[in-house]
Amino acid sequence: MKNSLELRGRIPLMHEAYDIQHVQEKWLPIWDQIEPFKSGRADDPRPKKYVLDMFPYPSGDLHMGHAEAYALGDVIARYWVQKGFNVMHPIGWDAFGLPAENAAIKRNADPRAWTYENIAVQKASMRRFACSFDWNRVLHTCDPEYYKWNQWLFLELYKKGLAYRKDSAVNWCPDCQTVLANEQVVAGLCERCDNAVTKKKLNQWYLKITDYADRLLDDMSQLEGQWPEKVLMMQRNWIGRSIGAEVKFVIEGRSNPVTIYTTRPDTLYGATFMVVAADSELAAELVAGSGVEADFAKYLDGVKAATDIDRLATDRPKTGIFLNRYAINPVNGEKLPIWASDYVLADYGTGAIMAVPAHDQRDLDFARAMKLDVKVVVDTGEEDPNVTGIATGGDGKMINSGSLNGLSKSDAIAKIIEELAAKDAAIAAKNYRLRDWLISRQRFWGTPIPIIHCPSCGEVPVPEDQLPVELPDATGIDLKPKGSSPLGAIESWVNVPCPKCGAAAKRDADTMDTFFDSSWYFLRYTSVDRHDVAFDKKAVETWLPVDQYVGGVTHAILHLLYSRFFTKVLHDLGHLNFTEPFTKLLNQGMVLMDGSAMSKSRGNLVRLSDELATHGVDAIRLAMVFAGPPEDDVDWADVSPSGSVKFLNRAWRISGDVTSKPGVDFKTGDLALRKVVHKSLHDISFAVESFRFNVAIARVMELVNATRKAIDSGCGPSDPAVREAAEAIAISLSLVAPFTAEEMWENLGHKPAVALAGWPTIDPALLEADSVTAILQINGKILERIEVSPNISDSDLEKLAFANPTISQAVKDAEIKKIITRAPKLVNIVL
RNA sequence: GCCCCCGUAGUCCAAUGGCAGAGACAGAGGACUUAAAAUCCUUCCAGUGUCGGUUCGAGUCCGACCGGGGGCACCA
Repeated sequence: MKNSLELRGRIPLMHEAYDIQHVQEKWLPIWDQIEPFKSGRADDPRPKKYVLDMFPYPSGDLHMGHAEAYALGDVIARYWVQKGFNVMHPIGWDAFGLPAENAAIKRNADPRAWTYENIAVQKASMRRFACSFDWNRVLHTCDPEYYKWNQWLFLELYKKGLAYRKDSAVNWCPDCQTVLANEQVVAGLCERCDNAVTKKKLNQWYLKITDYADRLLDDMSQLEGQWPEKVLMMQRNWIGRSIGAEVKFVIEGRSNPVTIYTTRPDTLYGATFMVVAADSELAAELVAGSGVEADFAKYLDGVKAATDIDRLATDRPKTGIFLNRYAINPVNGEKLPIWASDYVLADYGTGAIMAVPAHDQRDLDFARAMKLDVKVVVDTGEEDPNVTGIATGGDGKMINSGSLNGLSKSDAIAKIIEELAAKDAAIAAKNYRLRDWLISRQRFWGTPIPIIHCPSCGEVPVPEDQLPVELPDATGIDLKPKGSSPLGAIESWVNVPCPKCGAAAKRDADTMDTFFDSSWYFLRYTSVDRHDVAFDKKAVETWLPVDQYVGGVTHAILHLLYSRFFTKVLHDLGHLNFTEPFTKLLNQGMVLMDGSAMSKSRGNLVRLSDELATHGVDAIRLAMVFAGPPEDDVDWADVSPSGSVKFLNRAWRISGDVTSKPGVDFKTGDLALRKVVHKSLHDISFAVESFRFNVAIARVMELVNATRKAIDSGCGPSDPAVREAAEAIAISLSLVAPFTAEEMWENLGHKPAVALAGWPTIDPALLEADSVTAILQINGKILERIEVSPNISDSDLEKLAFANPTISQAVKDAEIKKIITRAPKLVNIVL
């Protein structure tokens, strides 16, 4: 045979594979010249797509997690480029933060050097990793050029009353020697260093994210189906809206009533005592003159000494102290003893509750510990909580509740609020678990807060024309954490005249939480060349919202919630014409080794640079993307990079086998192979667009297998369909294995870049199968399979079924109850 | 304690309610080779965690349970 003779001549009997390292070195400079991923040319007629990867923190070189994240983001960005979109796919660095500062302390140097060195290392690695970033849109949050706009934004928030200072017991990490936002405390531990977080009373800056709680919740309807359900759930839980009522209780011997918050006003008749948070101002006020001040002070000391870890213990016994005061239940005038306890939180609701032990487990635990009354007011059909010690929290019929008797929970809630509202004793109310965002940090390496404290004028914003307030050089300055910002010790920096009155004043020495930086960086990419504005309104309106955001689920409630908040604020300030920043979100999983997160101390660290040196960039990218669904964790122990190398070589060899010339008319090619090509392209598109990249690659593998077969034992290497297949393989592979794809593209006689080749047009006529297998069932059991036309009608298929000997034999004279026909797939005859 | 997600070959994973297997890893065998590697071909392996329900038909939908993972956690 001519084909096999040709083959023997062409393929050396020895192993044939391309030199991975050589190919990588070969194409990088060529791509640098072509810049296939430069976006936003003014004359670009293509429709836009904004594909965004979460920007990295520059701590050392890229690791396996980066490799996965950027491989996935790249598939999406490169796909849309192939589909003819003007894709913006930028990258930058989230460059402020503690690791740089800690490294600087260790080296007794300025954090800048360490930061920019690492950025350079990562940038070089990203280039070698063939990330399709637009290198003309880079930003670093630690550049004064960037953080100037943090300060501008802060002042915008300040002007709107959305940035404010208050005294509060804040989360304090004794190890990092700085305060933490609520979101940065994970199970009572600091998210950075895993040390137990304590409380400290400080005056700090907050952003009023709670003003946006309802919109942050309600606008999630726009994200439904576009964001992972898991992230939406986490944000919902985090915001934690609850609906209930505020009820006023008159206090004996106090002129003003105390307001409590409850979600169960229906159980008001069951209230048997009141509890106030031991660490609240209300408790301190109520205890004054009660005669139990000393006991209370002792109890409070114990409460303050407890860490969050102690508080989190689930089996912690209830403690508290009777304040020797009484409240009057507004529904029946009963006298309720007032207790102070640490099971009531000072900063949720009003810091005071009515206790209904029969229907709330915590209240019941407390009542049993303190021998207080338990009064059942809802008949749920369950056993008496007095006996069981289990509170009955469910719905039922109201009893012992005056005018509410016989009502259901929801009816009783509505009725009692109405009754009490008429007496000005209650009002429907909402509460949130979400707290305002504490942004002050007592550290050096961050954005200085642009406020000057003047002894006579108070807080004075730094005038806009004096922005940025730049960080001084840290060389020779003690950056060691000591509970107050190192900036405060730099006399030449901190002492300034008041912008208002000119008197001696001091700069605010704290810096901003670095999450401030990342809450709007996606806007800045559109305008990195603009020095007069944070972002160009028109450019932002062109590119935003981000069409596709890719990043780790670790940011589900921190970065993603803050970014949504900033977007809404900027919208309200008239800077944006949209309210949600990220239309679609993909959360990739983590890269594990032997079932657990990689770490040096655990001894299971896989170094990305080693893997790249052994298997090459393409194989690692392919292995990451093929390992499974992107949102699942990848266990590197289950992954076979050498299998990827094998496949890429197999694909690459096909490009060398093709003997037809570029531009040959595919229509004259082998029909069977052409159908496989078009079906594959169609399936690959569909899989990529639905984030099933592993499936997309499986389809490419099938196409490679089919083409191999066609070359070796089918239509042969000169058939135009083989070229069509090889080109489809190269273009498909360009999403995940750019070096191999470019090499194939060149082998096929084309000029670079394959990234810009364009997704082949799919011929719908070629998507139709010649025949499909229909299954013939009796009572749901498969008896026969027949080949039929894909366009067969239900009735024709039924006729064929009854004509089938096996079926007619099975049916015989039996009574047919039902025939279910789904042409062209099956006929099911129910006897 | 409350909420959410997931259980398919030895492994990683596919399968608009319609033939459980697309793809791969590992294993076995064969061709080629003096041999090995590489390459090519062939092949073994589960009835979908358990029990029940809905349906002509369930891996897929519903309920309970078991197992694994995650989120929140004294939020009134």
